[in-house]
Amino acid sequence: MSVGDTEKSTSDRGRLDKRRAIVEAALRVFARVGYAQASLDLIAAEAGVAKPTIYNHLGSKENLFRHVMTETAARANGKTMEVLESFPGEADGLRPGLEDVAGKLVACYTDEQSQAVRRLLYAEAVRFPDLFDQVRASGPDQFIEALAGRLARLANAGHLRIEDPVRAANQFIALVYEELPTLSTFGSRPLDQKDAEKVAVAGVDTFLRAFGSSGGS
Amino acid sequence: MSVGDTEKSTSDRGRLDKRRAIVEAALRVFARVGYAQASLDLIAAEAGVAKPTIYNHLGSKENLFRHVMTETAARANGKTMEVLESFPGEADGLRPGLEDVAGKLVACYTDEQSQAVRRLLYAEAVRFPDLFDQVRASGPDQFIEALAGRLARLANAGHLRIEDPVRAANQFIALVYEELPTLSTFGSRPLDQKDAEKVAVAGVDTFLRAFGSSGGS
DNA sequence: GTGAAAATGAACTGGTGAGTTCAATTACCT
DNA sequence: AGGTAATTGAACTCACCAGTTCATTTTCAC
Repeated sequence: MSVGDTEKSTSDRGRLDKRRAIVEAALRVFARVGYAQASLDLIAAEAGVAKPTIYNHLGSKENLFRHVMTETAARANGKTMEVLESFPGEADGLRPGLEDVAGKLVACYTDEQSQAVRRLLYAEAVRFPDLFDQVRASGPDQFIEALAGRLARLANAGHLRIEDPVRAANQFIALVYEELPTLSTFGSRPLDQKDAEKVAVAGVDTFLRAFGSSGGS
Repeated sequence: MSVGDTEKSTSDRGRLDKRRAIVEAALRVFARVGYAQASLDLIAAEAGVAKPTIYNHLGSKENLFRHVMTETAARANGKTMEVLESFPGEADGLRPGLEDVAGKLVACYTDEQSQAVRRLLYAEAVRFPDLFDQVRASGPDQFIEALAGRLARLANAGHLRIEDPVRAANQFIALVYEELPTLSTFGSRPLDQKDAEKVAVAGVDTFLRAFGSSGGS
């Protein structure tokens, strides 16, 4: 867990950005073959680096995996949170605003790295339960809270009829993501963006049928 | 259950339903430690069986895994399909009828073996993509079709307003399952049945707000 | 340049696990 | 009782891989 030891104090000497190359290659290899099947020799080769260098930088396979997961998840979560900045604040085009947000969320969800992290976390939830909790707490949990806040504001202004904003937020993403995991075989397969868009729009439609205050469009 | 009495003594040697004991033990071990970490020695010990016996019956670790997955999934899928037999046919208590179905579906979904299979399929989707497809085609895909048929009948009788029954079926289960995977950490953690019930009822409520033709209740 | 930290590659250790072999044992059938 | 097939335990082969060691080379700071 000695995470802070990779600062500019010492590791900026010698060859640079080896560390980044290692982490990026590790994500690719882990995503491709899974944790158990990913040998450090393979990761080293893919990163263009010698095996001992990996240990110099990251100590062990487990530590490498933890770093790869947390760093990639943090990046993906950041992008997802950014989507909320374009969330419709007033009733000015509520439906197109929600469709826009839904489309962007689908794009984040189906991002290659995002799917890889999700699949790996799921796959290794038994071996790294703490990692699972950590990533979820810093990602989805916070996102749902933020989305619930936005929905509550709209409801308060009379643009939506919502009693439980957190539940509504969960149902919103449930409707928008709907069968995404199924369509993409849980991320192990490319996904047709057209299909994903349709699912998102249909999800927004159903959401507004249930929670919209006026005619909708 | 039937495996707890298999001691290592010389009592129950010879030909019994070793095969069943092996498959059951293998499911438990796979679910507990994952595919890669499950050694055949461990499975043999847990099944109260010698290692060569496993090879006599099932040939290889991969083949054993495939059998365990398909057989367990078939059983779980069967139970899920049975739920549809109690699907409300007329408008007689549409809401309580749907809530009843939703509750039963949640029970199937959160069944221990069902979750174990789902988690393992997800975890090993990269290594066994064909297995993933096979199980999904014989399970969820058929179920969605059947559910869509029931919904279409209700819509045809004027009890629901549904344009796309398959989409409505997908959204129904999306709403009903909602955050089940999150709540149970994708099945690697026990789940409070009370919470699951609430989610299911809320899902039905939202579904009827969106698709109900009359006041609802 | 020079020197020290970092990187390299190649060989090595230790452990684990899949799959096999085989002689001895056990259960079931007639 | 006798024969046959399944079962058993134990030892074995073979391969893979995490992690280490070390002598050598590269990179960069000064």
